[in-house]
Parts: sequence; C-alpha cells; structure tokens
Amino acid sequence: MTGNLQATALLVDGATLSDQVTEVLRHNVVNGVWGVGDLLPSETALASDFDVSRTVIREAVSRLKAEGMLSSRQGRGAFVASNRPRQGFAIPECDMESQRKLAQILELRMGLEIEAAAIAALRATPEARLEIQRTAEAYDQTNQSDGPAVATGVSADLEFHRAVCVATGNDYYLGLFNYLVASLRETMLAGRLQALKRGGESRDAVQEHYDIAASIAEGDAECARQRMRDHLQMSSARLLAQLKTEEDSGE
Amino acid sequence: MTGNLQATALLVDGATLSDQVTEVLRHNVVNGVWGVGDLLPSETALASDFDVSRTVIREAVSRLKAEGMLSSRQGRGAFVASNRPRQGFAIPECDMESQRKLAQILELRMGLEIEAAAIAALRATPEARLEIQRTAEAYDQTNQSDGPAVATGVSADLEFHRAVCVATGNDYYLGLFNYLVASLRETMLAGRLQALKRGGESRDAVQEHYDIAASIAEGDAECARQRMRDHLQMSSARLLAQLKTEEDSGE
DNA sequence: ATTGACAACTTGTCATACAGGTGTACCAAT
DNA sequence: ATTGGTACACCTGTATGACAAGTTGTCAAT
Repeated sequence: MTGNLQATALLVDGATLSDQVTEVLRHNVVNGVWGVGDLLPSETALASDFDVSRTVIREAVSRLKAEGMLSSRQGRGAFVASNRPRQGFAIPECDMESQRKLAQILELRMGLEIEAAAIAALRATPEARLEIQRTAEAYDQTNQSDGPAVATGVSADLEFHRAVCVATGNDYYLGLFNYLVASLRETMLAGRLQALKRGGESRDAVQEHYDIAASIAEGDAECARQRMRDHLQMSSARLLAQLKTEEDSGE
Repeated sequence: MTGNLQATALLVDGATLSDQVTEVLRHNVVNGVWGVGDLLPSETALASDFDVSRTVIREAVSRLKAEGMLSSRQGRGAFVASNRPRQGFAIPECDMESQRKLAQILELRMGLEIEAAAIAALRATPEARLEIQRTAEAYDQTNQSDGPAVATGVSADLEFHRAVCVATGNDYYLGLFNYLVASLRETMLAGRLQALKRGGESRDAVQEHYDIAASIAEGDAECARQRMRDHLQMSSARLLAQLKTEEDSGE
C-alpha cells in the first residue's frame, strides 16, 4: 500500500500533505474501497501506510469527520459514516439580489422564528429569559445612540433573535437561524443604511422586541407567537421597502 | 479571554475539546467577532487563550478550513474566508440515532410546516389545492390496502406534506422540507414498520390529512395552522413512541 | 456459564522540536 | 534620502514521543 500517496501527489503543487491524504481517503470512501460502516485502519497504521506522521493522518480524518464522511469514537476507531458528501439546505448567494427570492427567504425565517418564540415561551430556562431581556435592552441602547453605527444596530437586532432561538434549547432552530442570518446579513446592512438616511424608523422594532421578551418571560406561547409574527412581518416589510428606495435612488 | 471555552462546554455532553473549540471559532466567525478577511490570532496564541494544546486548535481550524470558512497559508497565518457555511444548513447523519436530537428535528419540521399550511391556505393556486386533496386521498388509499407496503405508505404521507409546501409558492419552504425528509426518511420507515406490526394506528393520520386539506381549500389560515400543528404533534409522538418500542424489543 | 480482572488495542490530547514560508526592521551602499 | 539586501522574528506544516481515556477480547476464578 505504501506509495499510493505519491501517485496522487503529482496532481497538485501547493497542496500540503494533509490535503493529499484527505483526497486519497475521500477517494477510497467514495469509490467504495471502504464501505459504509467499515472500520478504517488505525491512525498509526495509516501513518505507516502513507509514510507520514500521525499528525497528518489525524488532520485528514478530522476534515472528513467535519464533512460527515467519517466518524470516530475514542477507543473504538474511525469508520465510514457516509459514502457521499452531504449537501445540506443551501441558499445560493445570488438569490439575495432578487427581491422576490429575498421576500421568500424572509418568509421562511418567519416560519422558523414564530415557532421558536412559542417554544421559548414554554421551555426557556430562567437564564435564557434573562438573556432575551438583556439583548432587547442592548438593542434599545444602540438605537438611542444616534451615531452611524449600522453594523452595531444590525448585530444587536440579530443578537435578540438569536437569543430567542437559543432559548428553545433546540440546536436545529439555532443552526438554521444562524445560517439564514449569515445569508441575510449583508442585505440587512444595506437596508439599515437606507433606514438611517431617512431617519430612524426602528424605534418600533425596539418596542416590539420588548413585547416579545415580555411574552416569553410570562410563558405565554400564543402571545409570543403572535407578537413575533407581527414583528417579523413589519421588519420584513421595512427591509424590502428600504431596499426598494435604495434601488430607485441608485439607478 | 481564558475560560470562555468552559462557558460553552456545558452545552454538549460527548463533545471532544476539538469539537468545542470548533464551535467557538465558528461562532466567532458567524457572529462577526472576526470579520471576513481578518487574520486570526496565531495557533499558539489561540492555544494559550483556550488553554488547550496547539493540536486541538489545529484540528478545529482544519475542520473550518474544510468547510471553507477559514483559510490559511504557511508563514502568514489563518484568516476568515467566509462567514457563511458553504455547505449550508446540514444535519449530521448520526443525529438521527439520538432520540433527543430526532425530537428536535421533528420540532423544526413542525415550525416549518405549520407556517407552510397557513401560507398555502392564503395563497395556494386552485391547482395546488386540488393536488393537496389528491395526495390526501392517495394516502387514504394506501392505508386501505393492508399489505406490508411500508415504503409506499411513508411516501404517500410525505407526498401530501410536500404538496402543502409546494402550494406555498415559496421555493425555500419546499427546499428545506425536501432536505429534512431526506434526512428523516429512513427513520420514518423504521417507525412505520413498527406501527404496522402493532396494527395500523395511522387511520387517525388519514383523517388529519383530510382536515388540513379542507382548511387550506377554504382559505382558513388559522385553522390550517392549528390542524397542521395538531397533526404533526401527534405523528411526531407516534414516531418517537414506535421507535422506542422497537428499541425496547430489539434489546 | 457467568463474572471480573486484565491486557492489548484504539482515539484524544499534550509537549517539544524543527523545517520552510512570510513579513519586517535594520543596516549598508549608493 | 533612497535603495537593496540581509538577518531576525513569527507563522504554519510536520514529525515524534508520551500519556490519558475509552473499548474490546481473553482468560482465569468462581
């Protein structure tokens, strides 16, 4: 087996040893050399086979674990978890530029966060409720100081919404939220820039945050749901309107 | 800065140090603590901050490089390449094996589909409403023929739910639904297998589908919401219970 | 046959060392 | 003063050895 690394090493120039080993391992999994569920040779054995240090092997295995292709447990070994690279739910970046698609993405965010607010009202720990209240106040603060702190304002806004998702105790609500806002962030920055130019109209949003926080604090799921729905409907409409004026003034 | 690792370590149980550091780094990137293009602290500095060995830091950075979130060059350092996971929102396959995580995934599906039902009630085209009715009837049919058609039953069930998502006219509701059920499919098959062994209790589900379809046909968003919520709550509970009995009988 | 200690693995983590790339400050020659 | 080279400090990439912690199979005692 020694030497199959060199065979592929020719393909790339600036690739590190870890890169090369990663490619070989991935190739072996994808092409069925190691079937799903199979136990891989131990790290020391692989290091010996590839004639590299265990460090390099660990790095390669680590990457494939991050991809979901391999899995490992201490004392047991590493095994093939999936033979195809997992592709999750992804939103193409270019979709952000279309008003129609952006509206749809905001609509998806609504479905997510409305239910998150309800779950948070039912299940949030006292610490999580305090954190929601804290982020609502922090958002208030950033809006009182009327500097051109665009990024700060957006961040404070998102921190509140993130706190609600954290409060659900559901990793997937938080994970999906994080992905959506990562996709939306730049667009939101552009929108808020417009909002500031035309005079702050985000004072409404501050109060809406406080109201949502109160509903969650009281454990009133139905009220939290309704208020989050209203809030997101309003802020989505605001964002879309802001982007529209930007577009008009820009052209 | 030392000690901020421990703060988040509580959230997870079987996570390794590398896992924890990875999460913190990812969090810092996603939340803009480190902006795109910024140079990260050196590996030795990070190791000192987190109070772990450089090995752990390298492992974490390596994973985020594989995700496309970080990039590094020898001699220069590591910098933020993107604040957005390239592979989108993804659920690790192994999560399906944990009852707790499975329940959370089903909960996410609820948030998605409840709102989808409401949107469908408001916006569905006549054709889409007919398709929903058709898939509800098709599901009824597969339950009347009492063969061991496990896969058929699950497919018919999912077709109904998919039709609701299609009816929203929102590509992202449909896209996320498709991803979730792709992840859930095998688990649902296992659950339904148990259900059939113990005598069909999916007759309730048939009626629930009809009720949802009726609400959407009438354009009653609030009713559709409520019925979808009830239906998913019931069927999630059914699935979890079925898997539990399977687990008990299997061991 | 069951149980329990034990040995031989595994991965996870730490510490240290060095090679090779990159940027910078300094110094000499012009 | 500008330029050019050079040494130095710092970075990542890699190697090595060691130990902790978890898993599995064995084998003897009951």
